[in-house]
Amino acid sequence: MMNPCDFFKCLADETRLKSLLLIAQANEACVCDLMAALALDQPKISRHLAQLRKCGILIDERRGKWVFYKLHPALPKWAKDVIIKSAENNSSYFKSSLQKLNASQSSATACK
Amino acid sequence: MMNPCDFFKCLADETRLKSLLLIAQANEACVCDLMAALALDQPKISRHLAQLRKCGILIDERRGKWVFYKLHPALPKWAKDVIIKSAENNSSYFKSSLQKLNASQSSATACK
DNA sequence: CATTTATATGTGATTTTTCACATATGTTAA
DNA sequence: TTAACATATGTGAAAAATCACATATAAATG
Repeated sequence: MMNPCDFFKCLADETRLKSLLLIAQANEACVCDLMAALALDQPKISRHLAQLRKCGILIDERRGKWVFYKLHPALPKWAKDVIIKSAENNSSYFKSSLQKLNASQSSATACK
Repeated sequence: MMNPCDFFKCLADETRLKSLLLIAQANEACVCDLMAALALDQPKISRHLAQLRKCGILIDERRGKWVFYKLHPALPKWAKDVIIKSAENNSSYFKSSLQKLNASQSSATACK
């Protein structure tokens, strides 16, 4: 596991943090869901997810055309707790994005 | 309180993070103690502490020539927990600095 | 097998953050 | 009140992070 400073650097960007908080609450999300939820272009989402993957915070899993991201199972408990507690205590920070994510994931055209 | 992204930006720098972890474990520290513990020059320490103060993470208290910093009493519990848990679970990251801080604070020439 | 859809990454430009040095402010003691 | 000590901050330079756009890769579909 990386040192705590590198861990916090990963959380210190709006796109990465919101992606993480969304994934923490939704269990998993694919790139297109996050694009819809955050209203950002595809390369931007992919690049930030790649950074979180390379740091060991997320793992990716391809299912057909889509790539799903979830919290890395080997993430230390304290680090996972930071993400979970941050999500639980800052719902207003990403509430509207979470609504869009839920809409996207439950729509008839959802990735699956 | 700031949004969680700004909070994590405050933790995403080695000088600021180590200062915070040291203060969390020692309850409080003055600038000269942190200079000794981290082996950094005075303006660098002061500037990072100022940033943490302006964000509401630390409060300062002047006592004579010295200025002591401690965690801000109004810091939200989740944010305080992040700092405390990070300290508890990453002792090796700042162990040697903590030893120097303890030595500095308990020395005959300690600030008081 | 050509096309469409989904995702990843190379690269140079831009923005943000950090640094280093000088200097200012505040406190104590001679 | 002058000197010494402790801390804070102004400012331009350097470094790091992020962005935007183009392009590459991978899977499904007709």
